[in-house]
Amino acid sequence: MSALTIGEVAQRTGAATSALRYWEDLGLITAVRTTGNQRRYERATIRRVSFIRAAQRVGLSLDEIGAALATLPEQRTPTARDWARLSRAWRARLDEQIRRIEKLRDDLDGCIGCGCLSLTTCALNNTADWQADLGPGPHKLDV
Amino acid sequence: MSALTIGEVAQRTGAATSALRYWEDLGLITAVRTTGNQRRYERATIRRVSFIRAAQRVGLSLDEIGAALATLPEQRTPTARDWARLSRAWRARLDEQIRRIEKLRDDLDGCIGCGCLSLTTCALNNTADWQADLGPGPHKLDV
DNA sequence: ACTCGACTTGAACTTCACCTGAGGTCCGGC
DNA sequence: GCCGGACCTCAGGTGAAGTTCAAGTCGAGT
Repeated sequence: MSALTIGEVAQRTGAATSALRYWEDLGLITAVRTTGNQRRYERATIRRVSFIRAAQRVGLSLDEIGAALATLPEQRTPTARDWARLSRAWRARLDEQIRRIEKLRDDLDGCIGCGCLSLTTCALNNTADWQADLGPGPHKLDV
Repeated sequence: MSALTIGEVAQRTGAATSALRYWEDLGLITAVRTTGNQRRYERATIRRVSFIRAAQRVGLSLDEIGAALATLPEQRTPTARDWARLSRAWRARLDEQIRRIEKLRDDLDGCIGCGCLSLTTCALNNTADWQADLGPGPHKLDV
């Protein structure tokens, strides 16, 4: 009753089973195996998976999420206090994100709105070096 | 004096030349060719490129940006008023984005903070159907 | 004992937004 | 006339975050 199958975890969290296996490969979650090699998850995994999904929606990469999860205690099931600590660290990130979008919005009102987008003094234009040297691959648009 | 090379556009906008060629492939920008087959851009292209880059920072995909640009008049150089119209539509998007992050932040304070993440009544958990059927490939985290 | 859905693995494929490199051409200046 | 830097095309690579498929195995219920 306490050991959940991958299908159950998927259903309760909304994550695809393929995603759960992928996250296990990355070390974000763990599972024990039955004699027949099937995964069985602890109940606490549901909370962990929910955290991962919520974090993704905030724009964090799995790498960053993994780093955050690594700060949880390994030997015992994380308590509400443990999660609260992560949540506090996170709040700052969300606030920062909001701040950046607000700035962009305000720049826009006074800048694109007036059609000045091509002037060298334009606040939007003067971010020319933005994302200048990130190498190949898609770049995280972490707004 | 009025026809810009790709290098000039790159320098003035901060976009890489490879990106400019790519955007041309996608139909986001256009160029005329010299007898020697080199691209020459109108001055107005700089504004267009600036718009693309600013839009990316807001989290829009090139697809969406293309759709927005398609509403600009083709026969004449877009006026400040044309750009202002795009900007207005955009502002709503930014406001919505801010609203969503704020909601997540507030849910977090009362939800992960209290450790309730596993309850079925949890606001974060009840988004289980989020991103449920988007097919393969990475999914845009448009926060 | 049998069935059938849920599970297993690994490899290959997908999307997005480009970047890199090879091999060649153009063109402004001396 | 020649040099070098800027340009051209096209093929293939890159990274994240998975999905899809094939071929097989498990395990709960009848």
